[in-house]
Amino acid sequence: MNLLALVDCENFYASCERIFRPDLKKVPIVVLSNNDGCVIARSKESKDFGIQMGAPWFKVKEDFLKSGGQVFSSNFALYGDISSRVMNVLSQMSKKIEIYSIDEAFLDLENLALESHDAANDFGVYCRNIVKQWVGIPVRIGIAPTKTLTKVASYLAKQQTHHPSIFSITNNQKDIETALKRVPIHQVWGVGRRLNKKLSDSGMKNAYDLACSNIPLIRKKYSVVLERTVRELRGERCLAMDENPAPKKQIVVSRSFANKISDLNTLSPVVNDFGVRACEKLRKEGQLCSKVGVFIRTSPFRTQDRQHQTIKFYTLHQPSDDTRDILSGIRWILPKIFRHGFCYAKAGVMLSQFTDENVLQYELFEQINGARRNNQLMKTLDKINHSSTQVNFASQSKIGFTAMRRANVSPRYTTSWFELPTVN
DNA sequence: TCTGGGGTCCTAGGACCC
DNA sequence: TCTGGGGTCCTAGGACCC
Repeated sequence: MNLLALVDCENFYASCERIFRPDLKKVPIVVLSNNDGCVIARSKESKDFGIQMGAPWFKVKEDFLKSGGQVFSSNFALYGDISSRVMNVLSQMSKKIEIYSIDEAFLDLENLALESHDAANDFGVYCRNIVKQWVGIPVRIGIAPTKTLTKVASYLAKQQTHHPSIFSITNNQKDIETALKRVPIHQVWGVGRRLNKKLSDSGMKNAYDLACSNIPLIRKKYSVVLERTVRELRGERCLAMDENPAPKKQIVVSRSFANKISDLNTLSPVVNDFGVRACEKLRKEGQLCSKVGVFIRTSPFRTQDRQHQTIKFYTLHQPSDDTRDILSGIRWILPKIFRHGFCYAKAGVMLSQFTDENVLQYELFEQINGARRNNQLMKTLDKINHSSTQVNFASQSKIGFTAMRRANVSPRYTTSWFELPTVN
């Protein structure tokens, strides 16, 4: 029987914080977004306390802290490192693994030839124990014939009181049917808020109802995406394992501001800073971009204020990964979209239309070594700035990121020599 | 006072080509 | 009265994911 496993780290960011703070084992934990804006991760205790995903921190702060909860600002240096440790361990469990997100991976269990629920569950227990012992992160495991069904299994694993964290669905119609009937339609992978409303309105209540629907009708009324979901729910594989993630098609660097910005002279160094960061990412990817976009927006939550939101693109004469080219694009766009009299709350730079750096098409009248010379300059710049920024562009803000509120950030225990944990 | 950031895929419609 | 058919590429917007 050919089965897949979805391995999902439980309450990932909160669990990362707990590794180095065993004293917080039973304490409610929340982790906040950039700028300490809203809650992006919760431990089980915080969920039980009633903290919602995405809740604005300032609204829940008082009650949560009074009840003895512990808050952390996000520490992506830590989470990224712990994630790669988990993925390393998982890579030893299966030859084929797809890292789906920072806290999730799909494993192909084909070569394990699991023939029964017991065998599948035994594998799950083994995998969970190893990750817990070697890295310190608890994982939940859903085993099933298709990706969408592993998500179903993972959901059911969460619901269980006995044998928590592991659930398997074998490739047997009766087995699949029983599982699907227990899953509300909005819990199906690929059904978001909008689709939930439409499908519920047409009378579907659970995953089984969706799986039984008429495929040509689904395709006509919705899209091929939902058709795939239906087929996957029936046990037909439509989403393949993707072991080598395709190169990125878009790079975005954006931030909400700690303080609103209403003049161009304050805004442009910040946006330039986003541009510089975006280019660093682009060069790391080994790609060139042809299109630069800038967007700015006011806060949709301040309904009493006048709103403005816009995006504009600039096409480069020739694909580039040179920060100066991108900055000149930004310099062209920003004054065109900026409007006086608005309080901007967020901005971002978007790079797209990529080509591989090794297949650069030169312009007929361009100096042949122009691009290469730039490239060398950028490489040198990246080398100097490797660990922390030391050389800036004049137009780039130096406070763009440091102005971010991060009142409760934990040490970078595993990625900085100066922040290693000490043992007394 | 205070509400995240970074992605993907699909579809419809317009521009343009022969 | 009466104006083709088939295709590609690009863009904007919608929907979803973590």
